[in-house]
Amino acid sequence: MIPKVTAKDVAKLAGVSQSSVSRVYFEGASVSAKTKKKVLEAAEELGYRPNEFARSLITNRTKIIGLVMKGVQNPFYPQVLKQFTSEFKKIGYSILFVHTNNDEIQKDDIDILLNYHVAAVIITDATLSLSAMEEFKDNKIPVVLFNRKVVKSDFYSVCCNNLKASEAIGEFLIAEGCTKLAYIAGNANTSTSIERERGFTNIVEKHNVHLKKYSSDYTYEGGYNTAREIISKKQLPDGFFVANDIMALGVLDALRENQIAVPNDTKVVGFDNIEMASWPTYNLTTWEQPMDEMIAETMTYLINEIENYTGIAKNIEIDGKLIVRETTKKGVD
Amino acid sequence: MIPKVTAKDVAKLAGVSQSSVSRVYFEGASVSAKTKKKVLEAAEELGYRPNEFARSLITNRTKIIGLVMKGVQNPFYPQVLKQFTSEFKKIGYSILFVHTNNDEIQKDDIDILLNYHVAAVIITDATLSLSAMEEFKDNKIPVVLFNRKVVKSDFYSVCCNNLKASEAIGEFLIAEGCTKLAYIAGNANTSTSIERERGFTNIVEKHNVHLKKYSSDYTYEGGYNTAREIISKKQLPDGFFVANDIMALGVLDALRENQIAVPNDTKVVGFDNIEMASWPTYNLTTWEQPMDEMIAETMTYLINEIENYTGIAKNIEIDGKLIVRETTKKGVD
DNA sequence: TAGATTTTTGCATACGTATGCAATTATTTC
DNA sequence: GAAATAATTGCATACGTATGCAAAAATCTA
Repeated sequence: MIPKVTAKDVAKLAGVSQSSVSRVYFEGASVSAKTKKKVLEAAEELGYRPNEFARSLITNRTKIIGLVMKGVQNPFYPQVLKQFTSEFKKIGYSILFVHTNNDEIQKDDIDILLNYHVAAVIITDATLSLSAMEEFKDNKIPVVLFNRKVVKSDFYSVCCNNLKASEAIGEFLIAEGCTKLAYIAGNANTSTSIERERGFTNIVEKHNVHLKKYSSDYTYEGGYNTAREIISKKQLPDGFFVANDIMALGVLDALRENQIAVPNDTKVVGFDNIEMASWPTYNLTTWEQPMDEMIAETMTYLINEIENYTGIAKNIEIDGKLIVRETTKKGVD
Repeated sequence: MIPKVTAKDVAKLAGVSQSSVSRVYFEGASVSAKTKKKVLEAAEELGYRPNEFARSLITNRTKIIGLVMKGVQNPFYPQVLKQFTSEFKKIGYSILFVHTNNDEIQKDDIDILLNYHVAAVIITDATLSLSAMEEFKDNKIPVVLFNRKVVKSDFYSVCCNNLKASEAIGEFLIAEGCTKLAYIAGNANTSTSIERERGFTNIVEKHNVHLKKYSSDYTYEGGYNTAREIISKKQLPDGFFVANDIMALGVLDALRENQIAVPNDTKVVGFDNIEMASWPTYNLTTWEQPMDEMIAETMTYLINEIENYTGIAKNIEIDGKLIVRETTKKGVD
């Protein structure tokens, strides 16, 4: 039974006061090199480590970031999780992982985040009710919607510029010679799907190109089934824009199953540039989300807000770029 | 500026003592129905929520589980993360997510877990030095290695029975008529790869079937490149056992690229039964890890240890089952 | 109904740290 | 080297909760 070692114990051994011990571990406090050395030696000997809870209790701050995620099946998001975790670790923050099943994050999850007084919240793949947002505001906890945005102007969001991106994709497919296009949507109520649809539609209509839209759900099965349905109804277009990569892979598999050659018979463009998009079997043309910038932008905002809460709301949109692969090569019969 | 509301405030409004408020929120404490009602109403009105930090400080317990993960690229692990998060949420625990880059979890990550006094630790795809394990023991923090095990008998681990599984896979491939087999290993120092290799080798040698082993690294690229190398060296076997699914997908893609027909020219068996294994493009025969049981086993152990620490060490191994798909159908030329 | 017993309550204190303030020590200035 | 200034230290207290103990209230017993 190891007795728990506190700052007081260290202080006694080092022959200083508990305050001095505290100051050694508190960034920016003033301690002489001499005491610091004594304290660190004593701490080492006793195996002392500051108690985060006592710390948070008194500073009323934590070094915990709440990260809310829904779709761990879509490889894009584990990647986001990993990067945030690594980046925040560098500046001493840890990640409280919250998994939600709903598009809109629910009360029980919000309670967790509030009970732990997280320093900030990142919501990657879901949204938030206005009243929930108020709760965070009341507690001066900054929140970022990552890869989602909300029409209400009370939220800070960081996205790829979905509108511009999907317009570019539209231009690209038309330039490639497509004359009959299809858009396969993600979950209907997500900002990403809505904006990708809008941008794409804008351009396609501008060029008077035929477009048919299909609803789906951002999953592999969704893409696969939608494509099968399109094929069985003999509505095959000569170009697909699929709202995310994982669905696009499903589409490609359905096409392959039906001996429909890509890119010759039809072309496919996805969105996200997940790792699998570059696998030789798929070689999917897609839009690369500027993940690093998006993460950097999110962190900059959050760190500032943690230091100095303003509650400012804004939609940040960062351009990505088209990654052209084999699913859209110029068609030669 | 919303003033922070504490148990004292609630007490005043409800006309009771702070102790009574505390008792309302503390499971198993004795409070009359009357006071409970008064307190809950007052709390509702003020928007009170207990401060987890003050709580942990005094109880010296937390409701936080540390979950350490390395390979978020392998879809098996996000699934694990999701399930643990959901299950633990049901019993009031939250997940502190720790990402490690090393096979062996490093000091800085251990510090995080210890500083937060996590109630328990789950390490999913890495291991731990003996001295690090001692630290957790000293602090009476139970640790489970999930899907990894260690020869030293100081660790509690929960795995699928890799030995039995890989023996069964060996028997299966031989029964399918394979006479020249290949094993593609995962990271060399992982228990999973070692045991899968051993079990498979045991059976193959018993049947005097030819076997060649290749080293790789549990990634898609690893599987892909290894298979390409095998092909270019003209060492193509008539059956592969690949140590995990994500590598097996790489193998399948390399085979397809070289117009090698599966299962006719060669067969492929993976391990994990990740979602993608069932995708029509791959249709991979694989071993299903009994994830639900593994998670249940882990949780039962941890909850008991949290209640009543023993530090008992044991290797739990649970059988899975072979999922036969198209990559191993009986060969007919 | 009075006494015995159980349940509920409030008081006071403890958990381990950070921090304002005053006292002490070290450093600078002339 | 003395005075002025700056840096460091210790003291005491506060953070918001849980809990042992004793007092009070409620319930039971006969």
